Amino acid sequence: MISVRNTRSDVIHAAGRLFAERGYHGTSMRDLGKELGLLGSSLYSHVESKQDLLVEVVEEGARLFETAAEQAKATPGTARDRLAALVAGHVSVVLDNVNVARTFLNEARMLDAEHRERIVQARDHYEGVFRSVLADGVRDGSFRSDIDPRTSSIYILSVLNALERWYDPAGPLDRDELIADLTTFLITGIG
Amino acid sequence: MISVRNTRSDVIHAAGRLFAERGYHGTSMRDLGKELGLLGSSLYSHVESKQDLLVEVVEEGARLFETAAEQAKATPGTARDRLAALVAGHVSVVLDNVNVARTFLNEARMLDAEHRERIVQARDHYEGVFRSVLADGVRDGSFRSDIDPRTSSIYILSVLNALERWYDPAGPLDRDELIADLTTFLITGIG
DNA sequence: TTCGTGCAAACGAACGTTCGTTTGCCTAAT
DNA sequence: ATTAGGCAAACGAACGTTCGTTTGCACGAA
Repeated sequence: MISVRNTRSDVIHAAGRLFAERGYHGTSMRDLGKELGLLGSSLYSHVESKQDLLVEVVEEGARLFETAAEQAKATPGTARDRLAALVAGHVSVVLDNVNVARTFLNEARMLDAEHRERIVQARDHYEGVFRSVLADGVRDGSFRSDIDPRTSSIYILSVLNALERWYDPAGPLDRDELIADLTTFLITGIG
Repeated sequence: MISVRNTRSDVIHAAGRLFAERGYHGTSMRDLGKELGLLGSSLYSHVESKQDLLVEVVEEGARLFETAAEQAKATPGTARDRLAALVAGHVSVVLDNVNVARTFLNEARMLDAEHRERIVQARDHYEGVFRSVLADGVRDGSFRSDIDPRTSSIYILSVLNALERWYDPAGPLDRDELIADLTTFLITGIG
């Protein structure tokens, strides 16, 4: 028998869903209450404020990406293998946590200054992992020697971060095909 | 002699700026008034509603991208040349109209159902131009024969649409370098 | 076994504020 | 003389949040 009462975690996950769909400012506490079969006011038994909810969701996103990066970084083999692991990890984080990822990517700028700063740093660090793998790959011959790890990492993350906007898990492209297709595109381009 | 009074166009452009910075729901009519040195209520001399402003900005974005696509499509040469023109056109639209482009890309989903539908169609049509150029390029040997124009066009647009999030016109990378770098990446990848 | 205490979850009403919008008047430029 | 742009004041609705209270369950003492 499952409890009919809601937990703090339920509230946070529902918030992630609504923030992802309607945006932070497009979601009211009463909307969120309705989503859980509660009054808006009842949410304050679980969280301190609306901002608190955004912080919780966005920081979970940061944690997920950070963890995935750490694991990929430890992958044995060439830099090309590690890049493939980074891509696969990123895809998995996004597909397994669409709402958290969406909120992390699109709503983090609605955070107040201090929390936003922490997230910007986390994002920079994550991008740094990509950059250093690309630099390794230039050294070990995995990648062309004339690429700039700085801009290339941005391009790669652009493609990965856009997944949330178009990928349909019910569509014809399954996860493994997506990862393979992405990796090929990023390494080989279209030419 | 410049007019001290504000025109409808001033209001729309200021709205684009604020919608781009804070999002549609994060911008109030009073915020927008302050931006123009007016009261929020005074905006209703120029515009019917807040939604009206969003419609105006987003549709301008759609028009800009559509025009750029038409011009690129008419570029003589190979499909590769036409793709290069599409990339250059997209970059120019984004860099010359950051606020409009940002609002178009991030806030269009806040439109009411009918207007959103029109925008979705415009977006599909724009992507269709990329897709058909890619298909041409597979036929004329510009691109690899095993690429899928459907997913490749999405990847390319992912990179282009993300420009707004990171490109700094005051940074070390000027527009022409950016276009060249982008084109190389998209066609050649990093390998 | 019953009772009493404690607590987490939720309610319903209300707080002060902000929202988008409307109205009526004033004024400067046409 | 007309009119478009702007102001001041106000509207009802919705906002995030607080408050006092109620509910249902857990658990140790009697």
